[in-house]
Amino acid sequence: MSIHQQLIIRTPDDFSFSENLEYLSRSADECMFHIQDEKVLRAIAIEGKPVLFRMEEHPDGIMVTISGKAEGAASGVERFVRDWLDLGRDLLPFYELSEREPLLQEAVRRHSGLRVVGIPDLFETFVWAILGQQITVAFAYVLKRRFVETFGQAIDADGVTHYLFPSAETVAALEPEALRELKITARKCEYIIGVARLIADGELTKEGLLGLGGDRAIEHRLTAIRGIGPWTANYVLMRCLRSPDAYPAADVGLHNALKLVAGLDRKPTLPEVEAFAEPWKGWRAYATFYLWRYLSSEAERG
DNA sequence: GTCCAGGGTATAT
DNA sequence: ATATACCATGGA
Repeated sequence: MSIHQQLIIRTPDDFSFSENLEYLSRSADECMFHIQDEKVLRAIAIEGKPVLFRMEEHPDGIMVTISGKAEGAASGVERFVRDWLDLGRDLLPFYELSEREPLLQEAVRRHSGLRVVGIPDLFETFVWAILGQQITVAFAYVLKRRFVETFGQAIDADGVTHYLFPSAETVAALEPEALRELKITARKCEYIIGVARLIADGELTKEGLLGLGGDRAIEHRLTAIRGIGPWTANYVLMRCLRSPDAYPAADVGLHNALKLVAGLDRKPTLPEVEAFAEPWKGWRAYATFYLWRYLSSEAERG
C-alpha cells in the first residue's frame, strides 16, 4: 500500500463537493463505497481488474488517490469519476431555469452544486432500479447489500472490505431461488436474472442503447424487457445513460416532493405530474433529482 | 393491526 | 384500452 498515484480532477465552478458527498452519505447500508473523514473510498473494475481509489475535496477540484501503480488505472478512474459525478455537464441553463420556476427554486438553491450522481455500470443500475420498485429506499439498500455481499467480489484493504458489483455473467448463471433467499420477491428475482442474461449475452449494452437515438427510442427498447416499465426505464436513462431529461413520472418520491413544493393537500395526479414538469423539459432528470434531495432534507429537518 | 414504500405484470372486464 | 389483484418485506 505504499505506492500511490494521485491526480486532480478539475470541477466546474458550480460543483459542490460537500453537496455531492452528502448525497453519497445518505445510507449507512450503502455497500458500493465507504465514506470516512469526508473522503470516498471505492473499488471499481478497470478492464476486469479491481482498482481501489479514494477521492476528496481539493482547492482545484477533486483529488483522487489510486492504490498501486497499475497501467491505465489513472485514466480509467478519472473517466469513472467524471461519469459518476456528471462533471462534463454545464448546469448553467438548468440553474437559470430553476430561478424562474417556483417549484424548483428553493430545492435548487438549497442544494446548489449537486449533480445527478450516476451509476456508471449498466447492470448495477438495472438491479438497483428493480430492487427499488415499490419498496422503501432503506429496504432496497438492505437488499442490495445482501446481493453484493453474496455475489460480488470482495477486496480487502486497510481493514475495510470493498466490493465489486456482481457481474451480469455471475448472476445470469444463478437460479431464482438463490436470489429469493435474500428476501427479494420472486418476481424481481426473475427480472434481475433476465436482465443479467441480456447483458451477459451482449444484447444489452450502454453503447447499443445510446446508439438508438433519443430517450423515447431507448425507453421503448427498455420497456420491452420483462420487469422494466416506464419508471425503471427512465430511472436507467437518468442514472446510467445520463439523459438530463429522463422523467420517472410514476415515482412516489417525486409525487411527495411535488406535493410539498406545490403546497397540495394530496399527491398530484399523473397528468399533474406531467404538467408541472412541462416547463422543465430538457432538464427533468435534474429537476427530479433535486426534488428528491429536497424532500429528504426536509424530512431530516422534521 | 393498517398503511405505505423510488412499480410492474398477469388477468379480467 | 382500462381496472384490479397481487407481490413481499419492513418501518411508521
